Amino acid sequence: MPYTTQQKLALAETIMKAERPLTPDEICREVQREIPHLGRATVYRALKQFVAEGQVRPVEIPGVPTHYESAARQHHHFFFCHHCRRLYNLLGCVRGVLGLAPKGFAVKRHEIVLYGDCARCRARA
Amino acid sequence: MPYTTQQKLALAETIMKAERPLTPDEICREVQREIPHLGRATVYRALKQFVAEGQVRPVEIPGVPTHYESAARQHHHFFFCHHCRRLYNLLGCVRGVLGLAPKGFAVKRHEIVLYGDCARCRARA
DNA sequence: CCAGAATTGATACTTGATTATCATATTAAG
DNA sequence: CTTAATATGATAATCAAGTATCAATTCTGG
Repeated sequence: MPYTTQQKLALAETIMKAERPLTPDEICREVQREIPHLGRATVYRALKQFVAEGQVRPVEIPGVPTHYESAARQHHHFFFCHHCRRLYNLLGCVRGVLGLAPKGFAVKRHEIVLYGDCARCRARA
Repeated sequence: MPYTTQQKLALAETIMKAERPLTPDEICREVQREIPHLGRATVYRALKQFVAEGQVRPVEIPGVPTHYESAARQHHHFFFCHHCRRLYNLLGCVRGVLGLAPKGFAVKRHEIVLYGDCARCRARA
């Protein structure tokens, strides 16, 4: 059975406290402020464990590495900024999404991703 | 300036006639029924040209290679079947998608993808 | 038809994300 | 504490998608 280590505790805390989904590298850099010698492999191993346990959820967006967020968050979608390449959480969903499926198709999951420029990047430009 | 070749003509025709977005390999295998010695590199080069010209549009879905479809199709979204791993076109969109963006965010594009089992795979199971 | 410009196809290479390896270090149970 | 089980970290290996290379072939304008 898995051991509880300082690395995993710090990694889990960083993910749970984040206000947006993070990439493995973002998580690694953040935790390295506390554990400077933290290695990439440890991050990937911990992420795999967390996802298997159901406490963390992968967020896959084309063209960027998989991001990870707390699985405790309620259903929501994402905004990807082309400038800063950051992934923002959106609140809520929209009605009628499942109605797009043709008859006989069983929908298990859906994703909505908006692309554009975030407020911060717009202000800078 | 680009030459018009048998390969490009056949590739464009296959993409334009397809009822769903295709991967480079799917396109290659299809056109090889007409041009058996067609190489993968040629497919990728033609796709790049078609996209640059605006006649073909890439469709990016996490976890599967980029698919391509005619840019002439009107705005629509997709259904990805976990069993046959095929990408289906859906008709239309839903109201209120852009309203998910926070104030100050400029939305340029959006994607909706449904995941599940298609009618054909459900019937087989 | 001809010559130069562009394309093709086979294959090697690149790229970026993720995984395996393995010696060393940490953890937990008794 | 002790020790067996597990984790870590540095780095090499993998893997798949896409790109570069280059000799041979195909286009196109005149």
